[in-house]
Amino acid sequence: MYHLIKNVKNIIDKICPISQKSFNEIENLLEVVSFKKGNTFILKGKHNTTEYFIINGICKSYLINPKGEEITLSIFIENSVLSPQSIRTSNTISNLNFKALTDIDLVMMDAKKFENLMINNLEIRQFGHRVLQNELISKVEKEIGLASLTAKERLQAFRNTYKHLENRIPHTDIASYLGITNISLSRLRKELSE
Amino acid sequence: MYHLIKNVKNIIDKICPISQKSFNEIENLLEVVSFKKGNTFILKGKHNTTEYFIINGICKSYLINPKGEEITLSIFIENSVLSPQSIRTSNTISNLNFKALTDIDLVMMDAKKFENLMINNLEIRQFGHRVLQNELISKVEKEIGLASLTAKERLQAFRNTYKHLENRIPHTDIASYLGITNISLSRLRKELSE
DNA sequence: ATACTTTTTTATCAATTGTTAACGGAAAAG
DNA sequence: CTTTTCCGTTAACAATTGATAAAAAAGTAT
Repeated sequence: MYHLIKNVKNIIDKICPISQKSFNEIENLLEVVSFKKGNTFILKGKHNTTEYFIINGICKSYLINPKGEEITLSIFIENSVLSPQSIRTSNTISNLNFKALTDIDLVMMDAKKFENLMINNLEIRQFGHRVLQNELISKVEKEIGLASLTAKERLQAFRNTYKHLENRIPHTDIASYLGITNISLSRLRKELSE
Repeated sequence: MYHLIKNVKNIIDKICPISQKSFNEIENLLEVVSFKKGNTFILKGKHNTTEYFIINGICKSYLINPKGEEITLSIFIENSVLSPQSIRTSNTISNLNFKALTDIDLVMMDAKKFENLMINNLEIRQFGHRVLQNELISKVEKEIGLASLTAKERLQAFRNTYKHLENRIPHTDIASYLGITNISLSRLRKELSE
């Protein structure tokens, strides 16, 4: 399992490079955990004080709408960071659900301990801020898409961002991410393939 | 103009109460500025290192879509905080535009100086984190609305959140916030009034 | 391999939303 | 006060998307 932790530095460096010295501080906090496909590993309303890196597989954040359907908010693929704990919780209670869409390997760390590293270490603080920024930027991009593109354009944009994802996870999850029904998604797939 | 600064503590306390001692640290950073209706006071692509409180009036954040139309992302009414600088900029360059929809009074402070206060003062740090959280929560709520509600339901939800706003700002701005055309908005307004 | 479940596609019809254009009224400019 | 411009409404038509149901395809388990 130790080799999974090795990937974390690469993930961090891709977002905002840090020195090996800074990484050593982080490395002490890391633990590996795996979940099977279909497992909801963060539950809305439950206590959560953990940050996550996703090393293998795909997961999503989602909420249940009034009709009881799962609404996909974000999709996370291997070699990235899940939404920061600080913005995904209120008083350590999770505002969102997270579910594994394939078997996944995660690396976890305690959010409070990481925050303390951020306070004392400029590089780590910059990395943390950068993760927050990226989170907001991707939300704004999605928001613009939903507000100003047609469903077909949104699917095309989705394909540019997440290549080959239609072959790896259920279309229902993609459809709700795009704000359409899975039937509409199927229609658009056909249209675009002609 | 000094009375405008007095409102800032109320705004902060509504989000996350802080002691008078902590507020005094913030108070030293504050400056008042006003803009006329229609003025775009933060420009995408331009340098910006400022945090803002809105004391009077209404403003919006927006982007220009490929068709050249303004897409309203968020609406800010008096007695609230604009999106934090850290998430609205990349390397101090703004990712968004902000425009006054009425005459507005803002209170500004330098984002870097405020960040330093956050590092050294727990109350201020908690306030700062709370602002970030709220920003994300409102984005997620909007996202869910766009992804799972009809336009009519979105308008109803909008009216619950922003009472009487349809009488204070142009419908075009509201329509693009809701992800519909202003013609559709007009139709829905009629439907709901019958 | 076979049966069983779930997912994806297809088809039909209905509802929603967009597009274009015209009209009326309110606000701004002269 | 009059003219002009901008904004909101309305109407007719087109395009998109949703709802429901059924068939085909793909996965899972036995």
